[in-house]
Amino acid sequence: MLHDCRSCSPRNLARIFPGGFMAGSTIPVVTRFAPSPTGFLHIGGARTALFNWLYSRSNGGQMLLRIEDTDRERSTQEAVDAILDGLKWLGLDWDGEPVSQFARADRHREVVEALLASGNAYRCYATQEELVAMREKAMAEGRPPRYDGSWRDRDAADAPAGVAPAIRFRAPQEGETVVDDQVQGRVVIPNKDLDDLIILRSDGNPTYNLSVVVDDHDMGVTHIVRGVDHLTNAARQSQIYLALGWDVPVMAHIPLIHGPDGAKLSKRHGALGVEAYRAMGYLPEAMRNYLARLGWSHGDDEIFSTEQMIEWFALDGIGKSAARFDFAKLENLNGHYMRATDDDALTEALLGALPYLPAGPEFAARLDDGRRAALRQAMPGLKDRAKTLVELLDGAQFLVAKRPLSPDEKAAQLLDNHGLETLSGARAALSACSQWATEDLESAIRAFAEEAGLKLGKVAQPLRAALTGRTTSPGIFDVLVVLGREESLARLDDALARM
RNA sequence: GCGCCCUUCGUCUAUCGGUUAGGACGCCAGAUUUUCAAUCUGGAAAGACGGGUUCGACUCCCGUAGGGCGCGCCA
Repeated sequence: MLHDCRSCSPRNLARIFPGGFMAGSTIPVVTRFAPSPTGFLHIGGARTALFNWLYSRSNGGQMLLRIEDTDRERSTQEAVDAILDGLKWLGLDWDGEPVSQFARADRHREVVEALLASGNAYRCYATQEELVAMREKAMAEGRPPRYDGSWRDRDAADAPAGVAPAIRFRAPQEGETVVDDQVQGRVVIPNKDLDDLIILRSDGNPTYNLSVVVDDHDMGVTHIVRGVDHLTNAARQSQIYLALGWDVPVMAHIPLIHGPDGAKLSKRHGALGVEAYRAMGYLPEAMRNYLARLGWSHGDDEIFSTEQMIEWFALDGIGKSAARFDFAKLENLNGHYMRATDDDALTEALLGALPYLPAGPEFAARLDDGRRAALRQAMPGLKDRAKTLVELLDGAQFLVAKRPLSPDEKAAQLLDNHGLETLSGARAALSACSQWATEDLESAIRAFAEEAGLKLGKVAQPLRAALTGRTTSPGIFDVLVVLGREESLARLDDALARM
């Protein structure tokens, strides 16, 4: 099933089998991710990339990257950068250099010439107006809107002078085309519903369906994993492979991802670029886990490492129905990953994400070595209370707050006369502490509370309000320790000064 | 309109003819408690509908309904 030209260079073999050709290893798998650079890397594309990546990695193969930039009108360098950046953020690496499809146009034209020569393609002089009329007529007659084949067998002498023709593929009109899909199963499409598609535009530029076939073949792609929206293309491409005498790669058309409301993804809901997820404070490992679980399953497993993902991934674990994107579940997963990340690493992750988080740059501007250390020290108490890096950052705001703090509304309510009275006593108890350590502070406050006949919560809340300006925070003794004696007492004094 | 595909708790899913239909998120209740979380325990919650096939269907077949995708000189 492998074509001779793929993966056979010593370099490729070395890449696939770094340790030499292993006993028991079989087919060198080559997958590819082939986005068109007309926008950011959206969530569906990200999952397609993930599946391709997982499949290649789990089979000791490689994943290539091809930028389908043949639409010169809509392709942009910004989009290419955004896609590459998105993949890198997600931790999905590719083998070799990204291939520009447009750069291979000469090769595509060469194949078109061959198709022309073998009679598998022909010149079509139909005008835009005629094509529109054809579609409308077909629709009106209850037929699929397609090209009517009027130039299919027409004499070359009929060609209008001075008109550049488009080249069409001469598709079979009888019978049916079968796509033997790893996910969709055996899909049979009547050939009468597939028309003669244009493979070379009248301006001499190749079109998608032709380019894809040529590139996948030339690049030695063995497995094509992409969205089901390409299923009909798969049939057309199969016909081209056959006409060229090439082997058809294994195909797997994965279901689409829908928005939370079940509707198609649009800019309004869900169709965000992966950079938006980064800005929302999600961890790449959580994204990978969530995306993998969306449409693919391995029994009842929900949380698994990337290594496990690679080990377990298989095409037969992919379902056929579309899935809705569920932010609540993503958040939960992300929270799990944050809690599971050790404090040093999570601190680094937060620091590294600051440029992308909404309040990140201001926070970064207020950091110094001392506060960085405080952030790290507060991390255990912070991470249990956050599901995203955005929430983590929010929880850490008190560390860099400027004095005097401006408490939020609820915190201000805690600092009423009663609260301040309690605070005053607590301040005295704290300042009397010889050691500014958790145990000492806790026993001092507990003793004070008992003395004053108050429950601990009654003391902790005003303290929290004065110390953090919020009603929620990590454990109050941790807050005191992280802030330090001087800063803590100063913040308490700021609050008391308002009496 | 034509073609192809899909349909299990609200959501993501397990099941690959025989299960009290399982798990996860979310939700509800309880425990814990220094706020909020985290954590633990318990609970409610599903096979779209109608026909077949079979000793037996969520599982296989047909139909209906609903949904998705495709039908460009876009990719």
